[in-house]
Amino acid sequence: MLKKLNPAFYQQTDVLKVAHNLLGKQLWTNFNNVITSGIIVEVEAYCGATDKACHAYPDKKTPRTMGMYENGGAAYIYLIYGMYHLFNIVTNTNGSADAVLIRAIEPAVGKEIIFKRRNTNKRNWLLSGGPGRLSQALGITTNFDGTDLQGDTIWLTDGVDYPENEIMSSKRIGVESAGEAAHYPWRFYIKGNKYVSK
DNA sequence: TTCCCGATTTACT
DNA sequence: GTAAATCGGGAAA
Repeated sequence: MLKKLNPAFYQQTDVLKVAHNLLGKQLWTNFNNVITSGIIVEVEAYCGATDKACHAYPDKKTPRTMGMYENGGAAYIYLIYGMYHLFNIVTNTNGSADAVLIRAIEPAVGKEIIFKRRNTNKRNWLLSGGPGRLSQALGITTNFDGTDLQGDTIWLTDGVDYPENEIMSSKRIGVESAGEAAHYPWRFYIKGNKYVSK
């Protein structure tokens, strides 16, 4: 069995670096002994205290955001638009509210289960490209907010080593109202991968 | 307690 | 192209 990524990986202080390094990693879920996984191909970094696009800005401590202030290595999952569960990974150490949003995966294990969850047989990016779609594909819901990624429910391992010249960056998606912060190039993705948002 | 609106997706015209 | 779906967080009252 592949080794899980260490707490030390998640607790690096530079959230941009962690986001970048998460590309190519493999995200696994095991719910009721049903296992699925995918390779991470698109992410966005959110830098709590100083990032207007982050829920925790400006250093806002509420029941929802408290999880982001914990030590890196847990899940931060929340409901958006009343129907989609968005999966983030908490990074950095206690006191900072940094997190990385996983925006797209390429299905790897349990594809038939993923087709069933997504109610489609289409072998295209609609299967697991997009933060709401990938959560549905892996069966992730807000019930698992705060889950420790060292456990056996949701975890990450090494996956694919993409060469540096296939890793691209751009401004984040869906955060136009965040003013200046909307322009930061904090989105990272794999060049040419069909699951990456258009 | 009331009210507004979002780190999206899908189904329409 | 636009609009609907649908609900909890957070701010104001």
